[in-house]
Amino acid sequence: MGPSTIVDVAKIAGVSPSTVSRVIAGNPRISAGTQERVRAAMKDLDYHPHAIARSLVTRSSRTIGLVTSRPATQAFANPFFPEVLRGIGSVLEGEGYNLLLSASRGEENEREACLSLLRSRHVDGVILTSSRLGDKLIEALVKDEANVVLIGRPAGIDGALAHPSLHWVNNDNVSAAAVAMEHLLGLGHRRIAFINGPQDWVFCYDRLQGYRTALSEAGLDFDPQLVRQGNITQQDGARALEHLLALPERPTAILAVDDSLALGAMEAAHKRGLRIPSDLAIVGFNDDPITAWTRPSLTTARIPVFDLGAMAARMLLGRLQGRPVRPHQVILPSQIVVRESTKGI
Amino acid sequence: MGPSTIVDVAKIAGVSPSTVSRVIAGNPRISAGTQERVRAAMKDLDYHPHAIARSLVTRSSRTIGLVTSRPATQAFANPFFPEVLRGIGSVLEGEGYNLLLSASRGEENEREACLSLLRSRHVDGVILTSSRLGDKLIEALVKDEANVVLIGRPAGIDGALAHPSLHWVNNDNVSAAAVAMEHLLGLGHRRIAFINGPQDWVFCYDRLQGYRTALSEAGLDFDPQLVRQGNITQQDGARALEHLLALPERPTAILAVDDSLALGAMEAAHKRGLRIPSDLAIVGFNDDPITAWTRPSLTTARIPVFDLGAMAARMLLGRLQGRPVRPHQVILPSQIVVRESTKGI
DNA sequence: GAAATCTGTGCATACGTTTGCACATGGGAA
DNA sequence: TTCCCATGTGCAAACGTATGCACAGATTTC
Repeated sequence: MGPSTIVDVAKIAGVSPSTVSRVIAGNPRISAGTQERVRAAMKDLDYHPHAIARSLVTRSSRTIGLVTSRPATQAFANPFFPEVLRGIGSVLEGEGYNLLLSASRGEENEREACLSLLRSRHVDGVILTSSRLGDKLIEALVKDEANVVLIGRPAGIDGALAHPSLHWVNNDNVSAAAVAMEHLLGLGHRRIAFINGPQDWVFCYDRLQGYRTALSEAGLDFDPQLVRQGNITQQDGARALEHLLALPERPTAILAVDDSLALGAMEAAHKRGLRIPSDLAIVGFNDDPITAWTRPSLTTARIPVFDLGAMAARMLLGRLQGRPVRPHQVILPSQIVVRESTKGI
Repeated sequence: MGPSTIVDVAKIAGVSPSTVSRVIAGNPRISAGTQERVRAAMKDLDYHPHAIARSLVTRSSRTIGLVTSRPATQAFANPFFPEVLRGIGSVLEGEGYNLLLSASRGEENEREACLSLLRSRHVDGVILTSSRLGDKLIEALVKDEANVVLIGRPAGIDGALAHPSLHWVNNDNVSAAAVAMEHLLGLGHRRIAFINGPQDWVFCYDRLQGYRTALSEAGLDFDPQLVRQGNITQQDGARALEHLLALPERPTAILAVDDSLALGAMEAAHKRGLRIPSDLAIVGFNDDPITAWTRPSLTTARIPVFDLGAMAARMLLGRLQGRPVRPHQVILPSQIVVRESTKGI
């Protein structure tokens, strides 16, 4: 006959269901004696409140969703996502909120899944990780006035900052890339290639901007041949490097938009017999734990991934609990970590 | 006035709520004309079924929980958990199930959170990652006849296999450790140390058994001095190595229960000026992506982590959907990956 | 031509809570 | 005494959906 309900408890304790509910809620108007009897009955029956039923009436599931840009199966192969998840978790602990991962495949599905998660009231709010230029999903979310915090920033199809009402937390991608470039320029490099991810990812777009900014500030021309693009995998990093080495005028340094691209490039360079950093300097992005262990170790822009997650969670929770969230747009600073792949041993 | 409900749709379409419900469910008894009108009304109102309300009556949330042994904030620092999550996700995609991560802190809380997740009917079932000797949580779950699949195996306080009714999927820890030992023994090592994790983790217990088995089969004595124990962190791996090097008779090889311990040990050995593998051979466990990148690269026992997750998810889903799950206890094989930390370059 | 079956829909009820309102009791102030 | 307020509890109505049962009309079966 299934688990016991609040009615069963009420019967045993000789009170009404409402009273039991109030005991659970800690309502101070319940007398000490009644409280005791109710608690005893709950223990007797091994009663546990039915979260779903409760959600139905309170209109809150105390659950937030995490939506990854790529299907979770792919996403979690990159250490970025576990790390952002850790950040979120650190805030959710103790707040009594749980985290829901929507499992769906394909890009379009992912979009649909996110909206459905919200509209079906399965979750109270959503943390979105990264976005595309002119992202339709974000447009829909803003229109719905959904409880969303974006990790990244919303951008129009032209790259311009968009949707001023949206809550988001980002790192300083443009200047991080510029700082990485200044590091390479300071080492005397003049021919620096850029290995990019999918061009419509906003963070890729921004890092490319930083690359170009630094070039022009150094009085160097932008050479489209020096920019290669692929998916964010080691394979594509290696592939990009092959192309770059085939150029009549080889680059002497590489800035990659993600560590996995940089690692792939580094391995390919090794295979070609190039010495790093003397023949080729390499810089990555994200400070993947691997980068500290490679030989040579990899110089990389350290993004505060954990903090991005934590901040996003704090902002979302604040919003859900009706607290004013100010500012509702935050930029966290990155920091370049110089290692052997640019400065030698 | 909030989002629209099934009643609103019914009104617009000129039918009863039940009919709308049946259209959504794809009930074949609804005439084509009615279906069309209902669908139009749903589109008009931008109607989305309320998942919570639905769950209340169907008694299923179509959500499964993932419970990590340590608080998620810690757990996800080890690549094992993202990988098991990927495996789970790969099965859940397309099945329409979502994954809930309970965020709670502390060990005792974790236990409570898991039970509460199930008893509050927040989730339909749970995947549990790793267990302890004589685990109380597992005892409680078995007693509740909860829908649970354990990644690992249930063990009594004495290490014996327990709870024959429990569903679980494990890898062959004992023999994996034995194989790793045979590899080292085959290379001529006779004094082999074992860096262990917390002794009451079942997988640590099992790997230690494999170590001892291999020793005795090789006719070697077990020397308790050669076994060090700590938490599963690089720090504790380094610490363990320091102790081992301080022994009057140093080990010539190390088997560590997890790659992070092995990495810590390797780094500490480097600092001491030891050459690997000539002065000291090292073997780890799990095939963490880092291990392929270190210099020297790390020999390690590759556990099919992704498959463990996928299999656990398949078993749990099968059980939830009333399909017979046979066998309900599975062991997946590991495989040693030989790299430079044992065989040189 | 009557009976049986099929097709399409509505009525009620149930799922397990929370919560606004009402009400009974008791004590203190006027 | 009368009125008012504080205290403690119950009633009943939501929350939004699914589904067994009933039933009307159309179609088939013998």
